Amino acid sequence: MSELSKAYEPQAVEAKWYAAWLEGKCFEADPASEKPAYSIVIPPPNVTGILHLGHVLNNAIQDILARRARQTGHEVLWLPGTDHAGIATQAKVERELRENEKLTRRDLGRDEFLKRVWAFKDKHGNIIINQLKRLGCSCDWSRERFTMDEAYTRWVSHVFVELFKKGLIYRGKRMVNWCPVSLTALSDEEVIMTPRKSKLYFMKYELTDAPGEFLEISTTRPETLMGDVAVAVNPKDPRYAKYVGRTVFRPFPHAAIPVIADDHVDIEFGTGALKITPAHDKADFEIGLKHGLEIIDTLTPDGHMNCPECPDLHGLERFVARKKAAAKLEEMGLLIKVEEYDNNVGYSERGGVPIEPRISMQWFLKYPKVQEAADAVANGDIKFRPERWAKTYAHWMENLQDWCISRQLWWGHQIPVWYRKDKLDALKNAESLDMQDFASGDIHVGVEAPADGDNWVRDEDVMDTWFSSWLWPFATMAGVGEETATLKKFYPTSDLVTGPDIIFFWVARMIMAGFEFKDELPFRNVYFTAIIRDLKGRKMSKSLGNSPDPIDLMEKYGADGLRFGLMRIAPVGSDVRFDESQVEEGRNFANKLYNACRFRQMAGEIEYPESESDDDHEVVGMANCFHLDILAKLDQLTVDLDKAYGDYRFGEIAARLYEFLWNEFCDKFLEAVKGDLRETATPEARAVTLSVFDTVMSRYLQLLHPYMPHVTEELSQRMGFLNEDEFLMQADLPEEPVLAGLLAEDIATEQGKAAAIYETAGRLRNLKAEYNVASRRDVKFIIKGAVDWFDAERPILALLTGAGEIEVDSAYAAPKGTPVSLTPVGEIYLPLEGLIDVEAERVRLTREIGKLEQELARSEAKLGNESFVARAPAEVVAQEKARLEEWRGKLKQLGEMLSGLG
RNA sequence: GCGCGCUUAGCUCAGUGGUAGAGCACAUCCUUCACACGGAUGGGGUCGCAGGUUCGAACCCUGCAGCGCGCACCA
Repeated sequence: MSELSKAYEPQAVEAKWYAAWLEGKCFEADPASEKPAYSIVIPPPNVTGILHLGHVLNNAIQDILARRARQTGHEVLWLPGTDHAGIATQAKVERELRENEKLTRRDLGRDEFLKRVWAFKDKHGNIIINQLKRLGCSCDWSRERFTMDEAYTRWVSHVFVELFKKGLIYRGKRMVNWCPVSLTALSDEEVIMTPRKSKLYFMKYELTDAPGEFLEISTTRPETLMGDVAVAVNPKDPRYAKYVGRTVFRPFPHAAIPVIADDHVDIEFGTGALKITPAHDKADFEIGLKHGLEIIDTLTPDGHMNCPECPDLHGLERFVARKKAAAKLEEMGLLIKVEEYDNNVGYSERGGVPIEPRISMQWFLKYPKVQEAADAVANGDIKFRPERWAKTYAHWMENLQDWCISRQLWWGHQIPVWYRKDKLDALKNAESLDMQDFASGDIHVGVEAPADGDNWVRDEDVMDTWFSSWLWPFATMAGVGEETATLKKFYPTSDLVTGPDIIFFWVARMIMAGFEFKDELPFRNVYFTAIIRDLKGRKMSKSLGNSPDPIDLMEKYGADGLRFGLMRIAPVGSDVRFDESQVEEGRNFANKLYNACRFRQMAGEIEYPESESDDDHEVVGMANCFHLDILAKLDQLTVDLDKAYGDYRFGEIAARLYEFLWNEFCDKFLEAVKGDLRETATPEARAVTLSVFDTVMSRYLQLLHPYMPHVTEELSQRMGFLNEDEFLMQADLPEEPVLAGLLAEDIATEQGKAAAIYETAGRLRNLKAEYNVASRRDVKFIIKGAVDWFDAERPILALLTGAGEIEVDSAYAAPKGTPVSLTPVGEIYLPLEGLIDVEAERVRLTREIGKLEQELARSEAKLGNESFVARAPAEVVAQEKARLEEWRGKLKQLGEMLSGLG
């Protein structure tokens, strides 16, 4: 054992042990193991992403689960990896290209561009992985996966082909969410509804058959006016019944368009007349279909006006065009008014701009195994924690729309569909393609390219990133059609830990994929983490600058400190507000632990007076009430943690670990037994105390290890708690309670004594503080009417209270005004020349009596209530009675003391 | 609009029927030989509001308010 510095310095220690664990292959899962399996697959972070606090919380929880599972005798696989994150990654590379070389991806061409993305991935791809390592994550890095690995890509293609063969995947021209920045379609889940202050424009269209008569219409999007093909009113609306079937003039380009009736129109909203633009609104599109209306697309993919008939608007950006269109209406005298209006606008999750409903050719998936997936959660085969998310899940599962899986990107898994070159134009422009088209031999759908490749052109689109992520739990363990030992042993996985924000994106889809492709649920428990917000309750984001860099926090407080601090405040249910002071607490806690061990180390080796044995039970035979108390509390902690882990109550576990070490072990136990380590103590006392310390600490370090892996490993090693070449992280938790051989009754008696002494110490310190002698160590207390076992504990009580001596004197006649306290072990006086102050003591006693009387009155009232006595459980009544008696006795004593003052 | 959640000490949060809790912050004292990233003591809350159930409610029920989050085609 080497010298320990005064304060714990985590940085070097953490790096050292992480390297040692890797070296020792501690994280590698052995499929051949006899042990029961425990597995988690990591929610793969974006390959080029960087760690944020959400990742820290999420991965700390997974690491805790993994480490705990190892300790409880499981063979653990925590499978790590990264996600190619199509849009996000491609956008980063495109931005770099634009800024550095003033080039677009089209300037480079697909192959060259993809080379760049791979290069970018190679350069940045390890950042987040290294950050996870810094955090202490015990992932099996030998099994690290990437969603665009060759084998994984094969899975994605295979799944596409299979679903296609089942008729679940189809291609068609549909209204989709279009991102004008990323220039791709998006799924409904990638659209974020955001409240916006916008304007509602009221305008009027002239009736073609009645010049001078107008139909008033309201819209938020006057720039789409050129795409209008009708005006709709509600058939039940009496105001407009006379217009239905007639035509009005669309102002520009000037044309007559019909007035139609449709239930969809809300009579109450605006003027109650709705302009119909099938090309640029989902609802209008539906109405257009119903009424057989023309579709006029007036926008380019990147959100500019495409309407050569209106040269003054043509080519304008859509929001510029909106103002221009409104101005134009005003010029024409057709704009009635503009109102401020709050509405929700769909934003592109990645592009950050309003999405554009757009008709385009896309691939869609009808979700498979919906019923099985919904049932699995409803019937508890898959358990959500907190449970309420199951409802959100169920609701989504009931309202599934087909999933738009194609993306007009280059970075991703390309759709495994080829078209015959000579038929390409016809196939590409078809409104939709049905099975007949595919049966024609002009189209090839397969994992492999057609043999005569030169005659074919592959579909240019790639798949939604989530179309690869949903295969993650099994595609990471085995290739297509492969039965690896890993898959056999570790699939289905045990727990999934993720944020509730991706319950639809990922969790729900994985469940469906699990049933579809493996005939089994992919995991048994899903733990939804809290979302970390700043102190003002805002979401952490780069643009707000309110997101602390976890690496900085780890530099400052250590990975263990960060983990512990975060876990302590991470509630089960809702969001968590991040406060750096919590992390500071985590560091302080590590330091406290470290110093407790330092204290032990300074005491040196145990020299057993009689035998060489260091058997726990032999030691227990010599133990006093403080030893037994802490050992019993350790056993209790062990039991409590077991239960809390079963309920995934991570915050409670952290709180219990904290409280045990700080309050029970350091503040009480260590202070009580300090005397045993002094020169004056007997060798027996010293041996038993050191032995109990070691027993408790070695076990405690193990219990704490999942939360603070580095410092616990360090201390266990340094303190010599482990055998040679053994790691704490690999040691099984002992199954036997420390006090297994003792009677519960005896333990309770001893614990009662310890509790009485601790409480007494508190009262005496209080007394000292009240009389401003808190720091004096030479004061003498005199105890009167001590309980029979008290004498043996005298020196310890003196130690705990910082008193010179505690004298037992049953005949003590206190001078008037001597400060006194009623304690569980007797009446204790603090006689000190300057302190004897009758008035002060009268005030103090009166105050105490006042408090007591209040309690007493409440208790008497309660027991005086017949209904309470008759209906409350017997033990509650008995408890209340006991309390009443105790207070009465005390009150009487205090009363006597007060009257004794004269 | 529908659904879900939250509201407890200045702050962050525990607390699912029996005398309101922790950590931080605050005040006073202590650099005493594990730790000032520390020790001791103390002040501070009619548990969002209003009803109801109960012998008894922070906790169960109803309504209301405020905040947050989902879902939804109100242009």
